[in-house]
Amino acid sequence: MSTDSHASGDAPPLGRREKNRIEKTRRLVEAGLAVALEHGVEGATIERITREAGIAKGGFYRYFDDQAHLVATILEPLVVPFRAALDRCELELNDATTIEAQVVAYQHLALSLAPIFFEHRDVMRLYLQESRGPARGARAPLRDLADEIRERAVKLTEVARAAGRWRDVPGVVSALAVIGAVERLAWDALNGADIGDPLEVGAALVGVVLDGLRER
Amino acid sequence: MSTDSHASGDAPPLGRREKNRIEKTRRLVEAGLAVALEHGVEGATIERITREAGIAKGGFYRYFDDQAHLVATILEPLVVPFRAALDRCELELNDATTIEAQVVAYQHLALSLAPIFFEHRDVMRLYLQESRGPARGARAPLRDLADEIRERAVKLTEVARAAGRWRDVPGVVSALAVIGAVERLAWDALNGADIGDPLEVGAALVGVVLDGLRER
Amino acid sequence: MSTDSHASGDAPPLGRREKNRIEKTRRLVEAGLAVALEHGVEGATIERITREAGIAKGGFYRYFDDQAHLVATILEPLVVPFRAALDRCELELNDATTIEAQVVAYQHLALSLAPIFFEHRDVMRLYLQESRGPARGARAPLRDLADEIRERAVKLTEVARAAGRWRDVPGVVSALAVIGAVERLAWDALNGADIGDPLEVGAALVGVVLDGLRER
Amino acid sequence: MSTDSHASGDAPPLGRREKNRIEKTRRLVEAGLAVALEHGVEGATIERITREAGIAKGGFYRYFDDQAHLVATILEPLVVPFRAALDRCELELNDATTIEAQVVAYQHLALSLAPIFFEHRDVMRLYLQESRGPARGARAPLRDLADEIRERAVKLTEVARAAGRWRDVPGVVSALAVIGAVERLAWDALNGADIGDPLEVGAALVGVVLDGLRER
DNA sequence: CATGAATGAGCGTTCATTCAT
DNA sequence: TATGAATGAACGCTCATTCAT
Repeated sequence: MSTDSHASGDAPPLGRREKNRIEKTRRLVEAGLAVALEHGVEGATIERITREAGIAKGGFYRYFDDQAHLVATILEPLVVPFRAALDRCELELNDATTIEAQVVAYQHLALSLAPIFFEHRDVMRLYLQESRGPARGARAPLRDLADEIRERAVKLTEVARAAGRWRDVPGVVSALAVIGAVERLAWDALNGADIGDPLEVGAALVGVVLDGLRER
Repeated sequence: MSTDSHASGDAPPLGRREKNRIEKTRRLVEAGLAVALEHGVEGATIERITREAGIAKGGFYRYFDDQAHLVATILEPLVVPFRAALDRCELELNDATTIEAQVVAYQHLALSLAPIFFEHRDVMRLYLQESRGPARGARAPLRDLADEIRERAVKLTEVARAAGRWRDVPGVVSALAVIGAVERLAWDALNGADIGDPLEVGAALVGVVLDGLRER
Repeated sequence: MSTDSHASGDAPPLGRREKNRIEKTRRLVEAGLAVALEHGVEGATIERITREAGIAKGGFYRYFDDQAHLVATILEPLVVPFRAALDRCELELNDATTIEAQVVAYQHLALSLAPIFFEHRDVMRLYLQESRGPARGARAPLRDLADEIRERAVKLTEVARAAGRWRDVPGVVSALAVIGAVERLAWDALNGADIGDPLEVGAALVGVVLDGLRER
Repeated sequence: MSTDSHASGDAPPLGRREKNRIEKTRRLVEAGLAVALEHGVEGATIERITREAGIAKGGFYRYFDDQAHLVATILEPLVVPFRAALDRCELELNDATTIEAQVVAYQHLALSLAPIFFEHRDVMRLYLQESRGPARGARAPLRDLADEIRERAVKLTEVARAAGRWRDVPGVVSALAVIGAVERLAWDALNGADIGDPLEVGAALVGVVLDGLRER
């Protein structure tokens, strides 16, 4: 029917080798995620990961320099969209002149983050599971992500506080409280707790927090 | 020949042996806490712990069956007062007939927990650091504590919701959100973040949360 | 279809294939030499060698059965001229009837060896670097060369002793001493020591040795 | 008959533990030497060494930090007496006012080194075998020793040259030539070559070298 | 009882060699 | 024919646990 190479369209014609490489990488990432969820990042040994992926032990190093690189790759689907969502929210908050506009910005943020959460539940779970462990070895990229989120969130609340009429709560405090609350709910939801429809929970939470924080 | 201790009151007179045992246990607990904070529970090897404690490696097993028992012992100063504080709060909430009385009960809870927090900062830090790691091996007792706290807190909010006029937010949700917020603030505070006077932060938080949750 | 090379003289016309083969072999030999000098023969992995040569890892085995064959090939430019020079010297010594004629024969030997040394400094350096390591694996051909040189040199001194009036020093002893001295000087010179003009050093050495060995 | 502890005399009463430790260390040193001679320092793996020593693999690290430390320990019986002998020779040369006195100093040096050589033949052999390999990892201490010897010997000849009437040969050159000659003879002798009575060889060599180097 | 040496499985990582592509 | 991915046995090193001293 069609030749196998020189596929039509502008996609580069992936050789079998290249396709294989991508496929194996994917398998290692998946296996790494599964094993790290079950045994923790420290317990995710090369041997377990490669066994789970159906690859010889030594083969791991053709795809990743070491475990830290694997973890960084596992996290990738979270990092980029997170940054993008936070960027967008920051811009929107900068433009917001009323408290209502700020609330909308936060709602948009929640709506941007939700799909990431749903599409990468296991990555999210790994992140939540490990984000407080010592930042050594393979966990380092994870802690880096956690630090970045923290800083961005604090900055966000400070932008909001500068422009709106909020209770006199320091930016760090409200940012950390919100992150803590959201992450904990996510954590329990991902571990099987029945917290109801996540979207409704999110909406409720936004309401509670904003009402709580609003100046009175 | 001669009693070694004063043995006043009804405490049994501790023999030299027994005192030695207690002292060594204490040293191992302290060392275990320090090492686990630095290297994580998984990285807290028997060798490091015993070296830090100034005790022979093999001696560890005379005092603890394994690392899990050590961790359980490290957590003890948290477990008992936590339970007591939650018990008291539960009783108080059961007796509360008005929302104001409920608020007072929560404030009492906060006031009970604060000193535990301040007196056992490192234990608290270890708890927060490890409480989401896989419940395998030495981390099991830690996860048990986390689960207990979670369940008690959920129960508490349900008691409150049954009696007061709160927003229509499920008990799990508000409980988890509050735990998450509080733990995150504590975590950052313990790791050197400047979040201001912890007591004021606590008070502000209570205000925000209760206002946010109150029916409108 | 068409001859690819000039094919002048009686050399067979090299096909593109054959030329390619020779060129790649040369590249592997050069790379092997460089890598073995830096990391030692034992540390000269196939991967490093092929990377340095710009050839695929697996390709190595199309040109050499194993590392020992590569090392043997690296040494080749030394082996043949060495044998020739020693042959010539042996013949000359056999014909020499006076001590002076013997001295001349040795001077000729030195003059034959010098250019080999200068033209293949790196091979020489590798030889000196590895010639005492255990004769296992890749080092075997190197040790074979060392043994051959030793035996030929001993034979040479015995020829000389039979015909001339030298001190009563066994042939092995003077042969080994001279080889040892020369090799050590060469080794240090090749490793950057400033021992002066090598040719003058050689001449001085010959003078010293012959004077020292001459009967008195 | 006699009490086991508090041995008489002023030797510290070695406990069984301590004696055991010394004995095991000795066994590892011996095994390390044997294995390194057979397989080279790079081929002297922990597994082979411990198997040879009859010790579990992991036990190695109770006695040595790593292979380099083991090699350094193996070399120790050479290092200290070598330094002492060179020190003595240097002093003696400094005091020598005639060439004859210098010759005597060199003879004393030879006589100091000879017993070291005979008492530690295998260590000597290892030194000669490995002293030109790349100075990486476990071989580093060996190369350090070689460098030290070289420098001391050069210094020695320069002292001699400054005071005596010798041929106009640079100090480095004669020093290296002598080291090279001696080491090569030792090397072959240790590897089974029949070079005659080593002491006579040494004496002959000294004669040859000194006559050869003497000004004429 | 206390000590710390011994064990051996397991860790992350490297490598020569083979072989599908 | 050339490529580089795959394999699995080794490597140096660490560790919980046991046990002779």
